[in-house]
Amino acid sequence: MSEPKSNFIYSEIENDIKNGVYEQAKLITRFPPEPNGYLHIGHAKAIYISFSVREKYGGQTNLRFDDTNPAKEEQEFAESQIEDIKWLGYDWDNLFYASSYFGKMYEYAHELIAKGLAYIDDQSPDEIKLTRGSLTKPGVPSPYRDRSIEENAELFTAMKDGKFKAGERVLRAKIDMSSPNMNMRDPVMYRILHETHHMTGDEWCIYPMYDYAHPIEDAIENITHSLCSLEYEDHRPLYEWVLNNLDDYKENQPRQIEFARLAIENALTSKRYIKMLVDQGIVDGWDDPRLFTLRGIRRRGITPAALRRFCEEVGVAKSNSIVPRAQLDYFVREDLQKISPKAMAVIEPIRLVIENYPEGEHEILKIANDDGTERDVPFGRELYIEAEDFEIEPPPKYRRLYIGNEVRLIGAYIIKCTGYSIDENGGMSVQAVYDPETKSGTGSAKKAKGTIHWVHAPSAVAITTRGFTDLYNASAPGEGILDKINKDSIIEKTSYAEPAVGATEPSGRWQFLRKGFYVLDSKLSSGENLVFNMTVSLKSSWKPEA
RNA sequence: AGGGGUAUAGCCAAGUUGGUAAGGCAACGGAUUUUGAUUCCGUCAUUGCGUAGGUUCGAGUCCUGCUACCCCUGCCA
Repeated sequence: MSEPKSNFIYSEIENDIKNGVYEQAKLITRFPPEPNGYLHIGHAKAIYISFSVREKYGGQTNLRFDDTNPAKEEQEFAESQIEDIKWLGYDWDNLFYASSYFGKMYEYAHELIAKGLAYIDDQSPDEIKLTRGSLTKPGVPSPYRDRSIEENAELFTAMKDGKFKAGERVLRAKIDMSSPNMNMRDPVMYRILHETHHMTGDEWCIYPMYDYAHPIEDAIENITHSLCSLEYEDHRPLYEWVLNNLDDYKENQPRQIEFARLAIENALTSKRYIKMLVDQGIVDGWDDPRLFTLRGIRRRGITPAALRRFCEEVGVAKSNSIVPRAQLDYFVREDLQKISPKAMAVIEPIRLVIENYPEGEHEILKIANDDGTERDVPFGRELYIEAEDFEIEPPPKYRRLYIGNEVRLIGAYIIKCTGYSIDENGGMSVQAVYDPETKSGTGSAKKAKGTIHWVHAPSAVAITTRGFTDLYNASAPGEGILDKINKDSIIEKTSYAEPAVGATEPSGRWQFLRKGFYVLDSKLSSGENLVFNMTVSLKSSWKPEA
């Protein structure tokens, strides 16, 4: 793995090391997902960032499930997240659950109460909302704000003991109702939730809020740099407030640093929308290849190595930016180029008959692979070629097949197109003659301007290829996400590939000449046909309209 | 009585004490080629770093004013 590209987070960390705030050997970061859904490509960047600190400086990186809200979390999600992170190629030093600190957090809450820094509020959610003020107006203090320390402690214990219903009481930090930072206007730190937690069961009926729990989680685990996304910048003062007011953590506090999330052009990464698509059956699950969930792009054929390279090159900064798809595609191609064997496959076939090739005969051609080896490819009178490789009326600069033009069949002969016919079903058939003297590898001096791929019709393996149009992110105001979704965005075609492809293993990837990289669909593979998902098209500098 | 952020090429993005604008994507040339792919070479910010001023021998980097965009009023994370 190459040296990670520099970014402002590394600069901050290096300054901290230089200033003696932290020792390099003790650097600890964490990736703290809430187990409430499947991970998507945006998480890949967050994972990359935290783990890259360990790659660059040593130290540790932990995986921690931020499971403080049992109403939304499930063990199933935690397990899927574990699988996805492993798939990405990362292995954590420790696996933690925030829920295992509930006891500690409860004690710390009593500490804050004892210090007069937290109080029980009896107001309803609506009352709290109304009295919080607005962006330009200060909030008004709760009538319960000045309860005695003793009463607060008793009430908090009663909350924990299940004496109240959800929503009846809440523990609030006593900070500043007129702070310009809304997060500091006496934020709620504990709420009552009579829910069964996927880890702690029914042990608790009060659960800590993120803003209270997260700094404690980080501090307990000796995190040195708590890396999170930009929307938490406003929460940092509260993060620090919590730790500054707990005797255990006055020293050696973790430091929160925020970065901009990854946004890819037209990629839908909102958990809410993805869930909607799954629930309404518009996609066939969280791993639908049109989705940008990690499982979706995995099924599409994008590799972990490509994703990591992509994250690295895209960089880490604080400005909200949108990366074009071409940038992701480039790294996918770069990786696939190295690992995918090449083969010929005709995605949208038309027939080609070589009229001067003896009927009933065929031959086995040796075609060179990239690694210097050769593979056997049958050749004969009847072939399939790509529909787009023949034009009745060729556009300007077209190099491929049209009547009278010569073209090389990859690894075989130069042929000349003599005519075409269309049968009653609309099926196109092209006729040509070949020049036996031009066999590849025999040193023939004859050149053809174009080169096209082909498969021998009688021995080709039938495959089903599946391309898809993308699901678009509906961010335009007034436009519902569902309006922009094309339910029929998967297009399946019957295609033909050379026999080598038929021997492919599940999850194998192939580069189909001039058509792109295809991956065997590991989920939908069925029957006698192999099913391929289109992953990334090759670059093409030729445009018909030019 | 709002607060917190961000602004460097078409798109990302380096640039840490002020010293004369990295890298990647895209694009465009050219070489090789049994894929219009790959690979390989080359080009791509010169009164320029959102804008208007200021300090300085010298500013993307420091100062002041302005503008644009993003985030914040969950008992979500």
